[in-house]
Amino acid sequence: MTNVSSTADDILACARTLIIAGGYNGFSYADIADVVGIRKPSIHHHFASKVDLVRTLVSRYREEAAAGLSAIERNIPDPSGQLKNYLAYWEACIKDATAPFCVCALLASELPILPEEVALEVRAHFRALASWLTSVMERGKRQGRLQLAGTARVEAEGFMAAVHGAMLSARAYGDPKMFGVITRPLLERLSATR
Amino acid sequence: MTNVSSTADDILACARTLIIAGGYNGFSYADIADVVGIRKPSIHHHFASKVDLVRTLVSRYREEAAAGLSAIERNIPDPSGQLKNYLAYWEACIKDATAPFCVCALLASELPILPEEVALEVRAHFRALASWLTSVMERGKRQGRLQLAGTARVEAEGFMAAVHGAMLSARAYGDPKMFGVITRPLLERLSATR
DNA sequence: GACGACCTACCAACTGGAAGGTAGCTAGCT
DNA sequence: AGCTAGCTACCTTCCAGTTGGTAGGTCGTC
Repeated sequence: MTNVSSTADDILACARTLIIAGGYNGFSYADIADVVGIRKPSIHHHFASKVDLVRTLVSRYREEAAAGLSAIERNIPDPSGQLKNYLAYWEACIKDATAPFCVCALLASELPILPEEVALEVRAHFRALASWLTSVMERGKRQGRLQLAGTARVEAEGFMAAVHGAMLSARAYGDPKMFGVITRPLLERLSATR
Repeated sequence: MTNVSSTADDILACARTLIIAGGYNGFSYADIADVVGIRKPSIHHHFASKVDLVRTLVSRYREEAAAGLSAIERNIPDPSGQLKNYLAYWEACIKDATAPFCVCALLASELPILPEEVALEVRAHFRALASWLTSVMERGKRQGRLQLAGTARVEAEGFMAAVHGAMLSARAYGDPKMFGVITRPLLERLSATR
């Protein structure tokens, strides 16, 4: 499988980094062109419009996320361990600063001004992530390995919100450790053996 | 106390609404001019630059927040009630859609591309809010009216992150109720009488 | 007559994007 | 083997509209 055209991927990767830094309006074609080493209008050869670029970017991000979650699902049997692994993934991302924020979380914050096509993808990510977390919570409850205070759904939404908030705080404080400080208690509470 | 010049305030209020919708790069002078009913360059009469406008906007927002928190401090003795009131405030804001997001939370998400002067104000807000929440947690613990799992500081940071995440989820789902769904369990856990 | 509040008329730089051209590769036909 | 057609990947040139911002003028009020 030879990587025939890496340019389109380069553009997507670059755009992702820029979006993570400043959202949809935080970057321009010129920014991408500079980094990728291509002329600005050439980007249109790979992506018809900015909306198109960001939509496929988010769509691909969602695919990767889904793949990551099913990898967790495959490799880790324990629901508590799955949550732990999910948090560890983000903790690593934030620590090495490669992608210190969830693309969809950032875009969600500016949802009101997002092109509808992009907004749809972003909302879909939230539903998918919450759905996976809910299933993990449910399984954990059934197996008696997770201690839920409320319903699996509410617990999952709370977990997701806390993770997003933790990303934000880590960024605001400029301190990657803050993510762990905030998220570790989540696990402790859920996997408490009483 | 006659409101001598309301235009500057109108500009600030309008800019605040626009920032809440889409962040620093989500609005332009033209947008403000349209809403306020003024010509675009006239904004410069009130605010030397966009950075200046947003900086004073955030600064004023922080003042209002501080005033709000000390009002809570004044009127509500119970730490648990104080947290409840804080959440109720945001729940109302999100429900009536006047200001369904914290200005500083939104700006924090795009911190890397924010002008330094604005970034400083945003970081200061996070420190101030976390500091207040920490003091509430501490008092609640001392009085035996709040049940903390960890230190007051960690509990406060977790609370703040959850609130920000809840705002994000409410926005992503397009469902104001989600804020309450996520934040109510926070209070229940903290004020549990065991 | 000074000043605040606002205006019109500009500006350079940048925005995403359209148009059309070119170099190189490949497939199919003769 | 040679020719042609069509493809991808990029280029240059150009565009209308928008960005934040400047310069200088007008008008009403104290």
